[in-house]
Amino acid sequence: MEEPRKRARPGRAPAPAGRTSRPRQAEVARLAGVSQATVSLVLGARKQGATISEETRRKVLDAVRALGYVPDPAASRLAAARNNLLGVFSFTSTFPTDVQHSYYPFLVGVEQEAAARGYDLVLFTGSSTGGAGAAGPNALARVRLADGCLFLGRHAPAEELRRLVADGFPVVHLGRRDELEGLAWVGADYISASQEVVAHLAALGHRRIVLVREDDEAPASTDREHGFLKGLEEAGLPGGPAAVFRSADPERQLTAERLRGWLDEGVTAFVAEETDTGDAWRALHGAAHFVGIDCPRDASLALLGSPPPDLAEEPVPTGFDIPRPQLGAAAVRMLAALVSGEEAAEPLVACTFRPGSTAGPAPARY
Amino acid sequence: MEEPRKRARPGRAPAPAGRTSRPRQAEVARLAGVSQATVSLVLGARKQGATISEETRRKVLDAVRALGYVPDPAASRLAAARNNLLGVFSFTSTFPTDVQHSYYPFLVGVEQEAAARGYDLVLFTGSSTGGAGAAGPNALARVRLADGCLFLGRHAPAEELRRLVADGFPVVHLGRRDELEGLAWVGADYISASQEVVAHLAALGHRRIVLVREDDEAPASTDREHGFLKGLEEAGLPGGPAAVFRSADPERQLTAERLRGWLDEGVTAFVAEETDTGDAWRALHGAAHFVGIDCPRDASLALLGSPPPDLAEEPVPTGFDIPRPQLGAAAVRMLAALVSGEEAAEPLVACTFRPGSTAGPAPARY
DNA sequence: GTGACTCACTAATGCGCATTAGTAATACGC
DNA sequence: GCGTATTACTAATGCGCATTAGTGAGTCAC
Repeated sequence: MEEPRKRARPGRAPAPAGRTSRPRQAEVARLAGVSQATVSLVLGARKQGATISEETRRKVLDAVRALGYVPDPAASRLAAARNNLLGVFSFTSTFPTDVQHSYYPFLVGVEQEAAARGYDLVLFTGSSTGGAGAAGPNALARVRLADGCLFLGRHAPAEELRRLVADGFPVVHLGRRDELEGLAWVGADYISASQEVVAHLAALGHRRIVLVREDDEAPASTDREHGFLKGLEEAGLPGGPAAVFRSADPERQLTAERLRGWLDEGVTAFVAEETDTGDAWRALHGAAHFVGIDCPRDASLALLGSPPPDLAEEPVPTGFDIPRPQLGAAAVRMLAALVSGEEAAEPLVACTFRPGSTAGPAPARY
Repeated sequence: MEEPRKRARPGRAPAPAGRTSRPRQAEVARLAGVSQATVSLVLGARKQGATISEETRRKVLDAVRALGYVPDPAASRLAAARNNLLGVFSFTSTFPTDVQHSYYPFLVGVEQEAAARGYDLVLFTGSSTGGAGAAGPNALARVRLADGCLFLGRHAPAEELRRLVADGFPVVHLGRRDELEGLAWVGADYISASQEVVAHLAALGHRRIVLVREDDEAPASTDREHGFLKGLEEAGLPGGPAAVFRSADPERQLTAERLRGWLDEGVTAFVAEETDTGDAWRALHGAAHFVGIDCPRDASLALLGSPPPDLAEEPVPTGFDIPRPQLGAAAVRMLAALVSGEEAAEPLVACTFRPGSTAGPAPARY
């Protein structure tokens, strides 16, 4: 009969010498004369479960102080099956050289809210730079290392996102994204905000209002139009296709003649949507200036969003501001809710009305 | 004889139902028809040790892709390996509302370099916001989750940093920090840059140059003075205490009279250090303007750094720029070196000379 | 005084991974 | 044909902590 060979102990190599290892819970336990589990219980401070006598607690805490014990976060997280990490993934560099186009305003809110909830953030880099985790079909695989992940920008590939969602991985998209079944998102409430701007104009006596928008189908655009029309309807003003102008290259441009035509037809207020480029507002603003309109005496202008940086110095446009930090915070709240399995939070964030100085009472009818 | 009671299995509760947990190496192994150890070996890609057949490797990698496996950073870290995560810790909010004071320019470089090297970044939040990882004596414990950590800002508490360093945890401080034995740091080479500015002025024929600085002992200040004096010496110009003016509230201010006095003594060029507030440059600039100096005809000015934002529109000051993104990148390089145990990288980053328009040939002697 | 209960604590276990001794299978040398 | 390498893998182990079933001592009720 063969005797089983004695096996040596495989596994960990001894800790590299020279490196002072920090004290473990076991050492604390030894010094305090209790078990490691007791140390964990004392430090964990769980609301329910085992009770610890005051004396034992003090002995343990004394030992902790005496040894300068610091918990190993890797071990805690491994044992607790969470790591308190929220991912942030963007397909352009998170910190672009051109600050103008960055996600900075969002990140302000993301950081604050994450901190308030005790999460740290993992920034997944190399999405654009071709670094380690460059493109490839599994570019998004890495995000699973966090408890959940926030996606910035509209370029997140649907297929991969769907995959994450299907696996039950908590994902939140910053910006509305309806086409992807089950994808959580947070976005600004453009509908209500646009409606409010129209209501403001209506209250100032304007009876004919035109929306100038670009010719795309982004949710951000259609929402604004939706809210605009809703605002007209609620004020009892004429809506319909005539109230909306979709500029399209090159035939349908917002020219000075067109603007004059509207004025002749009795239009007294114009609303432009905000776009990446700010072109709608720029065109409207430019045409009004060209025609010689004294704004807001002759006619009122409003902008559904913020002006492009180069027009920021002009008189502040009446309209609304997109609360980007709050959006970031709301995204984190939703993600945190998903991670902890709570009910999903509110996806819509209200925009704040900006009085501005480009809207005034409607000119007297003659 | 008492039979030992059969113990139930304590330990982990079963994973919460409903939520599909991420795949583990064990699942990958099952799908690939190999052992968990083999999966680890394939993924670990350690240079030495076991060899893996090409076929097995492919099977494993296929399974990894199929399941979307991603290693758990806490587990890798606990098992004494790396997790490809670099920490970034700042004691003020990383994304402050006031963009002016942010670390943004550094982060640009940090992100790029980290991406290029295949690291993701963990932003440790809550240092200022009083969130989960708020102050307390162990605010820094969390950073141990990452392979190493970058510290921004001068407020990192020495005691805790010392502790991390003593434990052999890779730490890099952005900004010179000599007082802490063994702390790695990267910083701008103010000495060489300041010296270069003086050399430039000397080459323009200036023979008497005065440095205006504030009265503190920050390394950034003393380095500039050091470089300034070195530059004078190298050009064979008079140095000594007379060449340096330390403004101090409220007695010693840079007044117009004082400036006139220097001019009368034959000083033709003035150099200010950059400070947080930009006060040195503002005072120098203001006094020169008040006295009616036509710069650079009557006298030359130079700034050891960048002007404060409110003076950015003025004629560009001759001086140097602090390459913040490069500093961030250098910090990451150093941290990566520490993490992988390589030789430490270069701690000093060169500043770039900025010709500007406030320095010209010395006025003719009369 | 015996069961039921509470209290305070400990033993045992596993989280997911990296590591290494061991092993089976095949190739090689002479 | 038998020892020795080499190759390709697996079993076993532990990292430091959180968790929970279990244990023993004490308290209480009837």
